[in-house]
Formats: sequence, C-alpha cells, structure tokens
Amino acid sequence: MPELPEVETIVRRLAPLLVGTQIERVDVRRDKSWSGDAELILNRPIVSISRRAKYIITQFAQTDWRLVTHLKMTGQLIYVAPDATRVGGGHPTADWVQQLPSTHTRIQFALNDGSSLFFNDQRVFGWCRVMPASNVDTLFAHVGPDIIDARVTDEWFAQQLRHRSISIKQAIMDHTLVAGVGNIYACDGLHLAGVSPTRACRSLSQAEFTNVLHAVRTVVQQGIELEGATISDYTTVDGFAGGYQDVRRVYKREGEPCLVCSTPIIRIKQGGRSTFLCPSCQQ
DNA sequence: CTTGTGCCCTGCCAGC
DNA sequence: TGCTGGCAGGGCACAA
Repeated sequence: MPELPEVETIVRRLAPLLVGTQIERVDVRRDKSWSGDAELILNRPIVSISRRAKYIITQFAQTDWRLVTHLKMTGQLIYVAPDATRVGGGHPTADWVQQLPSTHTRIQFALNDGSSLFFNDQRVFGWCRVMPASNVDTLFAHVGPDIIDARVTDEWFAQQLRHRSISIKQAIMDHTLVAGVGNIYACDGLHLAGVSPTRACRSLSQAEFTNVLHAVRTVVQQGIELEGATISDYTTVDGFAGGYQDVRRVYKREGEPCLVCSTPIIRIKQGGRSTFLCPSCQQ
C-alpha cells in the first residue's frame, strides 16, 4: 500500500533514471488504468518527476501536458534498464525479467534509451492520466499540505481539528486536511504518540495534537529513510523490498507483542478500515 | 459545512 | 480437491 514514503522513494529512484529520456511508446494493456491521449506526451524529453501527496507527476519539455499517476493500494512502477539489469545492481535472474510484462502489468512504457517502465496493479484501482497542468492544479485544489510540509504548524494542525467530531485516526488519513498518510503510518504514528485512534479530535488538547503531528511525521520520515514498507505489494522501482516493515510498530501486527509493553496488539474497525493499536499504550 | 456509506476491482484465504 | 463468500482499501460520488 504505497503511502507518502513509498511514493517518495519511487520518485527519488525514478527521476535520475528517466529525466532526459523520452517515452516512445505507451502500451495500454488495461483500459481502466489509462485515460487521456498518449500522443501528447510521446517523444518529448522528461523534465521532472515529482510527488505531491501520493500522486506522481511527470513533466515534459515544451508542453503543459502532464502524466499523473496514482498507485492506490497495489500499484507498482518497475524500471528495467536496456540490458535488463536491476537498478540496484542485482543479477538479472531470468524469472524476474521474464515476469515482465506480467498478468498484472496494466501499462508498459518504452523509453528511447531502450529501457522500459512497467505500471503493475493487481486490483486496478490505480491509474495513469494525461492531463493539462491546469487540471493538475484543480486536482490538488482540495488536497491539504503534505504531512511533512513545514507549513503544517502545530497551531494550524490543532486549529483544523479542534472542533471535529471524527476520530483522530480518520482525521490524519483525510487527505483534504493533511496529505500522504495512509493506514500504516497513521496506526504507527498514533502508537508512537501513545494516543488511541478512536479518540474524537475535539477531545484532544493542544499538546496532544502536537504530539500526534510530530509522531506521525517521525514514522513517515523513518519510512522515507528506510525506502518504504513492503507489506503486500509495494516494491522499489528495481523490484526490491523497502525496510520499514521490519521496524513497524503496530500495523498488521495483530496478536504480536507491543514493542513498548508486550501487550498483544489488537485490531479494530474504523470507517470500514482496519486499525491496529496497543490497548495498553493507547488508552 | 460535516459526516457516513457504498463503490471501484482482483486475488487471497478461511471454511466447507 | 475444488469451490465460494468475505475481505482488503484510497479516493471519490453521493446522501443525509
């Protein structure tokens, strides 16, 4: 489940590989995963690849048309160099190369340097869209600042939530408020903060809001440093796992001991989503 | 404006 | 063994 750290990792790895190259061909293997006119972005040097919230934006020279990608839960971007080696220097095992395109490959991009980029997505929730820059602005008009953005101050964060009746967990996952936080880092952040995910926002003090904000930021930053969490489908662009899953605090650790107090982690439902918490540390 | 619900889609897995 | 129903979930449309 790619969240801000996973998408950030993908963008950091992909940018130096793709900037300056041109997309020569787009092979749409599943219509649902693509919209817009691919011709508008073909054979133009890629100028930049960036991230906003969990969206990936690719800019091309001399055009306002952008390629915007959202991986949703199971999307992957996998880069294969011209000689079919992994970016990380791993040996190109036959099975790894032959797996691409796989049954889950929805879009295949052919670059002018002979490399390929595969957009894989098991559940077909993710998408790639060609859209003008103005539509990208519209897309982000109602997306809050990234959780790691310095403009999210302690005071502003508390101000936004102080009178809300929704739970603190649902609030930090609401990307119209702050963007980039999904289930993994929301659960782990609240555990680090020692705050119950079921607490209504309006019951938190200023100190607790500050505590929660800083804790969520801490785990998100840790996720970036460890190149994301590989729990189900996420991989780095060269097909390797991230490192955050090994240090995660509560997410998908139901029944396992709390890292702080050894109480078994429990799972509850909030708004149709699973929430993991320590019933002792997070009263 | 705020909050809640259902939908999109596929593969996995527990249970029979 | 083989089938089936339930589940997972980010973002959005829509209802209340």
